[in-house]
Amino acid sequence: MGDPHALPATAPSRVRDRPSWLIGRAYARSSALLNERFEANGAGLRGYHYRLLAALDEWGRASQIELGRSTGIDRSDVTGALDELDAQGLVRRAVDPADRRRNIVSITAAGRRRLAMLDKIVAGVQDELLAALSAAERRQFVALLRRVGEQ
Amino acid sequence: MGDPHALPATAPSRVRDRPSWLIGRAYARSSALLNERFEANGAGLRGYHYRLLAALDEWGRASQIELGRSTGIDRSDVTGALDELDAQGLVRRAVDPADRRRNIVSITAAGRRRLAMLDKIVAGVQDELLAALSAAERRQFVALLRRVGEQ
DNA sequence: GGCGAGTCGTTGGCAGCGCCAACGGATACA
DNA sequence: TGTATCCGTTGGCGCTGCCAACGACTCGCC
Repeated sequence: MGDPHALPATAPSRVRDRPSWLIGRAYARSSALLNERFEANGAGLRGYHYRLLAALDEWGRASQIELGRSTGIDRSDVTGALDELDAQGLVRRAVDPADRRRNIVSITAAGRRRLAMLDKIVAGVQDELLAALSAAERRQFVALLRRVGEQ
Repeated sequence: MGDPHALPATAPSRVRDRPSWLIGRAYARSSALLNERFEANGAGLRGYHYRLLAALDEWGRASQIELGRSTGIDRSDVTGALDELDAQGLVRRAVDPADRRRNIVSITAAGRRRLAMLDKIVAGVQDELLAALSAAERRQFVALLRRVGEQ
């Protein structure tokens, strides 16, 4: 139905000045930036791949359902994303011998290297996103954002 | 592939603290709130209907392509949205006698009444969205958001 | 020991959104 | 007069978030 927050943005003034609209605009810029950079340098991976690799790196091997819970990704979608990571040798899946319903997923060395690459991409996007703000303003912005976003 | 910013949010810490993630969370909350309220009290209308009515109210009668440009909605999607507004008698479409390629769209009295309803809904959402912030903080937040969102 | 209930991974499908291609009708320009 | 352009409309594509259902498997309870 048309991007509600397309860039450049046009909207009636009663819409353009509302916080919800501004949040949508910031989000549009953020996703566009993220998608661009991942597409250019992410070697075929996307945001959810990054989240899965990050979860595995942070919490170690896990079942798919644990991965889904810890990343907010639906378990059916975890399956597909892991297929792609597996195909690139970035994770390994093995049946849990203690509970053969489960797959134990672990990150490989190549997966860690790739994760480091993606980390750089994501960090670069943050810089670009907040380029207009001073360091103090960035801290302020993040603090306010956190309070708006929670609950 | 799973809502990247679902509520309640879970994510690896290296993801959870990034501005782009926090913006996504704020956006998720904002859209969820907006969708809820529109669904509950919007009489079958959605955000893009609101934008179209607001554009017509602010700038007067316009062709569909002008509406599309001024609201950022694709012209093919404008067609569908106007169909729904037309079916409820909130707008009128008439062929422009001076250029019979164009439809001149105008808002009706019922459309203005409905727009006022939707305005209340949207205003309520802003209050709820920023409930955690003081008036001064809200101004600060909006100012920062504007700078992050533009360009 | 066996049966029912629940869990896990997987497959398939649905709805909404943003976007684009193409067409017929109409207009503008050479 | 013919060619290019514009407008509204239809149809479709890809991505994302989500849910239902199934087979394989485990657990709790009798």
